[in-house]
Amino acid sequence: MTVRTRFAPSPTGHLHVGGARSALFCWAFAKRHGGRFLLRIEDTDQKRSSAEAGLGFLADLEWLGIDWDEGPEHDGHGGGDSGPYFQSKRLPIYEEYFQKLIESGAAYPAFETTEELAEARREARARKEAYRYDRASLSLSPETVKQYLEEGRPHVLRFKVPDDRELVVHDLVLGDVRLAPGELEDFVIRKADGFPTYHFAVVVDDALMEVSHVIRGQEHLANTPKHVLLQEALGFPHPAYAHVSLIFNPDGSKMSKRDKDKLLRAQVKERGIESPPGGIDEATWTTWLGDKTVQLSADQAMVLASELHVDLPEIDVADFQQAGYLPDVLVNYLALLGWSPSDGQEQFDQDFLVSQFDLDRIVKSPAKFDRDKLLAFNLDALQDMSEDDFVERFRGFCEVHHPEVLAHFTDENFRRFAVANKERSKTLLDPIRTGGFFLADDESITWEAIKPVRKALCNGEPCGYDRLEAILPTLREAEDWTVAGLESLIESWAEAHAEGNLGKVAQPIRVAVSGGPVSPPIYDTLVILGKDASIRRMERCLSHREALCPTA
RNA sequence: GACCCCAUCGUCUAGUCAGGUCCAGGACGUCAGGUUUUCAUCCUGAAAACAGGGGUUCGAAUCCCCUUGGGGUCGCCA
Repeated sequence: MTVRTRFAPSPTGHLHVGGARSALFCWAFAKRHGGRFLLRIEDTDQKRSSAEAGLGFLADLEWLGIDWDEGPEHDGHGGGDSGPYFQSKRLPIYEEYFQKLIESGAAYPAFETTEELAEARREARARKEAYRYDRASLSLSPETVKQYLEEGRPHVLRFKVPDDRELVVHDLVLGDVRLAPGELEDFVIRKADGFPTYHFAVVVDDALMEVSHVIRGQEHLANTPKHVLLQEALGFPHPAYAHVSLIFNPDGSKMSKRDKDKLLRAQVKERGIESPPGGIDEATWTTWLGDKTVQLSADQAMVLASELHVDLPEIDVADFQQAGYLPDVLVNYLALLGWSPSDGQEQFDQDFLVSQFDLDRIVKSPAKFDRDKLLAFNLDALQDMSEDDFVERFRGFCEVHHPEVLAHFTDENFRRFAVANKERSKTLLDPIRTGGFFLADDESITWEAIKPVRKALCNGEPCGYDRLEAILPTLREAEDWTVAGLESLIESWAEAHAEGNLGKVAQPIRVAVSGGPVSPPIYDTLVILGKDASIRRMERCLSHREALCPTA
């Protein structure tokens, strides 16, 4: 049997890490078995599917290196003979199967309104009972039904669930899952607007697209008996099922896009901030603060986060991309969430994943997303790169996310900047985050009187300021402003004036030119900055001596 | 609330299906040392788990039951 798997997201913006992992497992499984991986867009909700919600996840999948053999056409991927791959374009197909079920008596029209059902559910809840549809419309006389239909009454189609037998789902990771007779209600398969519900569309499409293995999140487990029933009624074979557990935040809550807003809201309240930052208007701000279900746009959230100096939690694949993670590392880490290779290897590439992946090594229990471990993997991957590779990766990252960095440097200096930062970068964003002083104007550098700054500049006898003042003339006269030139210059100066203790000289210089205690190796830093800027910054720092080191 | 799923270090997991080689292994994190012109690395070492209770068995992390805890579903959302 040919293996065919599919990932079937609804078109709601970006790809979530949970979805990415499902897609990855489907992809790896198909590849492992020489099968095909398809992508299908589940856009049967007319209320939600909008053009601007978009197909952003196609780019996310592509970035991760998860390519699809069949599906929407995008950048050379997709196409295929089992299309269309958008469910909204398959309505006539579904209609054909609806008719089959109506004719066989397996489906029937139901005329209750949404409000009536909501009321019934409320009542059942008040009585502390589980609500199941009472089949009221099933007991309508044929004449009444006929009359209602002729009147054009709005109605849905419900599937008549056989209630005389136990339902079993054979799951490749969970084993057999059983459901007692009568637990399932007659669920809706066609909405009043004529669109199929998820349950119906998924069954028809999986069958028609000859999907052999359905690998998806465990939130679908409870739905699967419905699908099995539908397959039987329609005469379709059952695909093999594999339900993988969910991914959670470290605190055990479900990883959700709302987490970003949750964090921001908490920060805003904690600090008692009342007015919105630029980019967010007053009205948006007020409703957002007052309503927990309202989300800021990605841009607005970023503005606010940078205003508050907090890091937003990464939730979507795009967040990790922007935060400077490597796609191969994310894929590696995601694969490890719920799966592990038999030899225990933890860091691997996609070829290895494909060669090793199988469903029988998937774990049943849910996993918490550990950003520290991801970060450690990203660091390892970055450090393992050659300088050239790193420079190119970093350049690519800047092109997309930080063109201002590229614009600031000459090619030669960009390379120097990248290489100098490589060894302490955990992400591609780190050089930019910790190297802001490189990009800043000489006149805008400030020195905060924090402990490490004061230590470098004010403490000791002679103190850093004394040494800075002493070495400045030497630096002014330096002709060979290169790493080698500065190295011999500063080291011999340290030899002569600081008992050979390089730190006593380097750290004051570092603080002076960067404004803080952290920078790449000092010679690299000075060369990237250039002589003029370095000298100017040291002079300015010197002029702030009184403010930083008040003489008591 | 009903139904379903799950349960090994703080976290991800190996080991569970085929009970003994497991006083439980690895990784991330943590802690303690060391290297380093800062930070980050890097090196060495340490602490750290079979949720609880009953069985079955010569023997249980592994099999069974109960309890507890966590999660999912219960939509004309997917």
